[in-house]
Amino acid sequence: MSALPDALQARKQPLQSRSKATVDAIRQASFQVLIAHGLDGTTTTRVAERAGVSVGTLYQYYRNRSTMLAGLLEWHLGTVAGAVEDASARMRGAALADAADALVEAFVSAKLEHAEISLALYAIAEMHGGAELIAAAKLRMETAIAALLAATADARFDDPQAVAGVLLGALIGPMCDVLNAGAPPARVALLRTQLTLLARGYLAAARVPA
Amino acid sequence: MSALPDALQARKQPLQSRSKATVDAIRQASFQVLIAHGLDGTTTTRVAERAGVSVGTLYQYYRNRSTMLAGLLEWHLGTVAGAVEDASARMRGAALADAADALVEAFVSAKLEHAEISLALYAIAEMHGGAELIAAAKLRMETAIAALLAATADARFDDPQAVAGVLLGALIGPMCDVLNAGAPPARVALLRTQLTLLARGYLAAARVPA
Amino acid sequence: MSALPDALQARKQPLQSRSKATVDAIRQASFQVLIAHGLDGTTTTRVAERAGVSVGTLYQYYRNRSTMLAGLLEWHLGTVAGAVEDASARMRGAALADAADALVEAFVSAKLEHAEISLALYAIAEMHGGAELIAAAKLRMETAIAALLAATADARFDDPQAVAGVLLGALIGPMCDVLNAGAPPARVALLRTQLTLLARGYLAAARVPA
Amino acid sequence: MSALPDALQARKQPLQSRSKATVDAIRQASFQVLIAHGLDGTTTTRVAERAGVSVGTLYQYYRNRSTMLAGLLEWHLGTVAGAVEDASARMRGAALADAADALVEAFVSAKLEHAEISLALYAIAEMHGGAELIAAAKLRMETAIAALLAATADARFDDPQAVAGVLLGALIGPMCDVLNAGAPPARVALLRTQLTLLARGYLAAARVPA
DNA sequence: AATGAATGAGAGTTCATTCAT
DNA sequence: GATGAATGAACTCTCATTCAT
Repeated sequence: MSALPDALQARKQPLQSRSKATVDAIRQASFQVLIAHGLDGTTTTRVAERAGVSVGTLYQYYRNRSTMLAGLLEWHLGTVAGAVEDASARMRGAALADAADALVEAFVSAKLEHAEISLALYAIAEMHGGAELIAAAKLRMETAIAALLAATADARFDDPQAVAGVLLGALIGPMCDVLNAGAPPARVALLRTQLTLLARGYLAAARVPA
Repeated sequence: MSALPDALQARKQPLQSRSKATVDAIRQASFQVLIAHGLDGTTTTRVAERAGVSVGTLYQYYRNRSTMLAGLLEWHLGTVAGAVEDASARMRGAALADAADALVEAFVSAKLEHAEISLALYAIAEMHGGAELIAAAKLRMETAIAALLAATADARFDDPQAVAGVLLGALIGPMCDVLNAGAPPARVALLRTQLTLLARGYLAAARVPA
Repeated sequence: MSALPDALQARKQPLQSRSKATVDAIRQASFQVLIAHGLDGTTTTRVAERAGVSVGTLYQYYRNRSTMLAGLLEWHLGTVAGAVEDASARMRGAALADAADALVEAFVSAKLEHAEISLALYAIAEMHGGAELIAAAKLRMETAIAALLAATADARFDDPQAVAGVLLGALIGPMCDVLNAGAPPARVALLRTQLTLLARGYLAAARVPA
Repeated sequence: MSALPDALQARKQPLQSRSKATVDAIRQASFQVLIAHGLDGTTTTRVAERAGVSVGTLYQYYRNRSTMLAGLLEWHLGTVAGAVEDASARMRGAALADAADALVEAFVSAKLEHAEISLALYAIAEMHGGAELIAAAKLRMETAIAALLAATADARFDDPQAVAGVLLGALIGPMCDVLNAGAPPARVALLRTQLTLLARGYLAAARVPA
């Protein structure tokens, strides 16, 4: 029921447009089923049924159930990591406080955009192999943030990578809490302001004194 | 395979000494199996076997598999929450920075003491009912921290509970990363210093300006 | 779960008064549990608990679960058979129609007196060995009725035993239907009159023409 | 071990010829196992094994064990009820005595045709839901017989439905006894003549006097 | 390529029965 | 004699995966 696959690669590349459509349908179905029935309720038959294909077809595109689930996690992580990378690139050279604000905004928005999925995916993350996927995505974000910190207009850091890692982790924790609570608007607003304070405060404390 | 139990209560209280020993053996075995085989590998048979008892005996003390797993999570959360509450009580009236340091120290130490278990338990957290258990533990800690913030010698907060919640979440995130990485001493040391900076920085930024 | 026992004999005779009390308690408990939880819900533990003794004690009086259940069936069948035998003895020498009326009355009353139990016991009857118990009870009643038919004042029968058997069976069928329906008073009244007609009609048709 | 199913519906209709064969094999196997091992011995594994399919396949056609067993009962009841309905329709307008004879003949023959199965099925009848199935079948027969009584050439009844119900019950009782005894030819012959006398005698006694 | 019936290992759970205390 | 914790075989049911059509 858990354990991500030997090979996380899908079985065949969806080059043809029909294949592409099938794969997309399966992904969509997976998300819906995952959200509605939880990880253990996400059976291959149920996903196939929801996607309007047969189980056999599903297995034509994914080596096994784990591969399929891993695909979901990867897709989501890519989205969030991309958002953070974009923000980091955009703010290169800006003032520290502005960079912090932009990072928080980018991260929170990306997560909220796929709130339900994001929540459901935590279960997949616990599967064997999920940690690696997450670590990889975190590394992408960490590196982007570290570069931003190194290129900031008004501050210097001894170990930008470490600071970036801690900052990222610190944003994720409270974010999860809010998602778990169902992301009510009031809490989301509070989260944005507090995470901004957190990011600014931490970075100010961690920077090399001028 | 997931879903925490109808009744989280154990089936019978281990009053006799033999029973006590049996229950302890089962708990120990659960932890070992959980660490070694993951959540889905933590089958009732495997746990019973490891504990040196029969499945039937296991079911004499736990209504079902979920109850057993929930017991583990509860036990661990209780430990950590207790440590945070103790630290909060101890630092009441101290200066903000000192309080921050003590909190970080208490939290990190409590987690590290059961690093392996802590890591394995995240999977249980995804089970139906796990979130509630975690939310309850977090509330305990949040409340303790909020009380500490409200009673600090040199600072005031508009919404201590909210700040406490965010702070707690912000500590948990990076902590998990380090546990996931296997908690190598070097990263642990780095974590302590960075989390201290984080706590101090965030609290300084979130307090009502003097 | 089914199969009546190797030896239908209870393990020890309840000679002492304490033993007698225990056995009675167990019997009572069995009936209550059987009525409330059905045959498969009549577990030894449940019965013992209800009787206020331990499982071990239960096994001191009954070789096994089947023996215990068989005891219930035997007890009930004895009651009904006794009632039929009494009526048969009492009506010896009476007119055929009067004998028929008395038989119906005795049988219906005996069954209704333990309606709930009677119903619950049908399940036990299906167990291996139950058929024998029932056959034996039926033989007792059949023999009593046959004797009555042979000694009737105004009629003669070629094969009293066969007629007695069919008559008895014919009474049981509709009786069961009414018990299954919950024995509402209206249906019971209807049953009495119809069974009387049935018994009179059948016996009149089966007798050797004068 | 008992309790008939939530949904008595089979899981999928056997449309394809292979499926059809599988379902038939399962039904046959169920009957054989039920006869040979009794109700509690009729385990899903045993039936599957006997049918030459895997347990999984069995569960593809039946929601659960109860559904499967209920299917057997339903099938048998349908057969017998059909026979009685046919006879009733055929004898509409006949003389009372002839109608009685035909009913007895139809009922006895239908039961004897599946004597072994019939006997084994009584155990299923005790399961939760079994009573309903039987009640429904009885109602079908009762209604058919009542219609016959109402349309008889030479007799009238105050409450044909009630009389039909009692008559039916009265036929079932002795029939069961004979089946239980293994249906030896001599007893079967005796049964036919006696049940004929019974039906004629009862109906004659129950009719409105001319 | 697509289908979906068939597979079967293996999971959770129950409960009659025993026996050391 | 009484207890009740321990036993473990056996049961029902699921679901990832395959392969003949």
